[in-house]
Amino acid sequence: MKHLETNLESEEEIRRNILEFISQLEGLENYRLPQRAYHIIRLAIRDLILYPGKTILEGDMADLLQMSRTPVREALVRLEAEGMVHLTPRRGFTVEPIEISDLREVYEISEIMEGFAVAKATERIRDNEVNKLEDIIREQERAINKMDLKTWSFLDDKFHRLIIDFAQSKRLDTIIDIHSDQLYRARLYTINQRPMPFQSIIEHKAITSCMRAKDGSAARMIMQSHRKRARNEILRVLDDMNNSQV
Amino acid sequence: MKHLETNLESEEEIRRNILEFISQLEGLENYRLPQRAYHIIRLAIRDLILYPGKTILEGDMADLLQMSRTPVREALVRLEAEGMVHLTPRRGFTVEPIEISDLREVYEISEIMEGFAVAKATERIRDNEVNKLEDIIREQERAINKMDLKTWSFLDDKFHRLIIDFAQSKRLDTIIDIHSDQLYRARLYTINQRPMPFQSIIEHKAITSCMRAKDGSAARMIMQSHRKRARNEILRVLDDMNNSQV
DNA sequence: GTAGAAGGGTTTACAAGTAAATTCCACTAC
DNA sequence: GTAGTGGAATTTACTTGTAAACCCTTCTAC
Repeated sequence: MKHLETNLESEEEIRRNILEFISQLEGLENYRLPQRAYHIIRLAIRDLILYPGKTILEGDMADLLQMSRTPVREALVRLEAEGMVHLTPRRGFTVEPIEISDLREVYEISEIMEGFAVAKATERIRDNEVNKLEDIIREQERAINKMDLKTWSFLDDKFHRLIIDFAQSKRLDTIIDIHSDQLYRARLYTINQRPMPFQSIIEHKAITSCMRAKDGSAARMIMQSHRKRARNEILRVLDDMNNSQV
Repeated sequence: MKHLETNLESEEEIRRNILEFISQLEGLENYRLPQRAYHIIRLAIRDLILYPGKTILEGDMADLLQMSRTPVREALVRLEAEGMVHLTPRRGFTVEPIEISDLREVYEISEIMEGFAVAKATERIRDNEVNKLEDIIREQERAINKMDLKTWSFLDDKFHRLIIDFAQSKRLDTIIDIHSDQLYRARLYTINQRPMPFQSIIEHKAITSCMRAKDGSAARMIMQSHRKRARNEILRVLDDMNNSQV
């Protein structure tokens, strides 16, 4: 009974969170309905509002987003192709769980692709673009000083994505986009169990100074070890969380 | 007038080709309708039956596949997420054109990811699995002797995919899957303008012998130069085709 | 107390219908 | 001959409806 009640309450909380989300998002009116649904659901999954394992009912989501079931389904199909949700035939969509084995693969791929991307970006980056990266690092430092890890995580994502942006490769962009979402989610999930990310900031600084010095292969090496370190840290924490849960 | 007629004829030809396709495919009955549509359309694009730039009308495709528009649209949305087709709002879906700049990106990514995959596969591959790869190479030799380039191309794809399979990484698999389709299409598109692929066979043999010798980093290097050579060859041919077209 | 069957309720899978946008063609004006 | 306008036809974007599958509960038999 009690259990049922808490479920209902958290259901209501999800509703409220998503509605708040929608009101914060701008420029959504210009989008077609399936696009709108896609962005909202994706962000909700990223931010753990739609938590791992949660089943998403087409009808409920349609009511929430004030549209019919078809555009919602279209959005979910796209999200399935991207690996954010999983469709079991005749049983509907569930948010992809955070699995250690999968995350290991995601990190491996990010490591290689972002290493490549940073080398590519270094070739064509201009000084004022490096400045933008350094701006983000400064913001990250401010966030850490305020102990605001959620903002730090958001900025970490922004930093990495901006580098990919500078590499100017559409294909690279979409691949890393998809994988970044998984990393973001895992970071958020383990956020309170991990040490303060001082080391991460140091590595970001090292990467940008290599980029400014036009040393692509050094930037690549640092990026790869940066990802490798983060991977070990997060996977270890996840392992601990799993073990203590049982 | 003449022009219109040929268009109608080729329209009819596409219909026939796709229908023939469906009759060849097995196990399709077990699939749900959107899955069925997805696989058929994807294969038709791969085989250039639905040629680059062709617009796909939901209604026509639905008639052809004997289903309603809804599952067809769902399949097309998935294909759009994978970059096989492109959706222009209110104007419908078109088959993604073969663009040199895009192909360059695809090759770059394949080079890196397959290099990584072959190293990973080498770690865990067993002797009887290497045998399977060598079987494919022998088949390729037979195909070349018969001047059967279409079969060669099909086997080339099979060889590369099998290596990815042995790497046992789901994420790697889906990424390469998507990019392989583009490579396959480009290979088919330029098939008659390219020299006989003797060099390719030699490289395949070198890769497998490295794998058997458990030398992952050598396998990786050869794989990367293998892809690099193929890229240069195909991009040059495509350039020539574009120039002579004008 | 447990296994199994029945049945009601929920949810997906697919179909079909409608409105709005866009294309295409013909006609007119200059 | 070309540019511009009007309108019919096509096609998408979205809504809604329905049947079949699945889940969950309850009841019954042992």
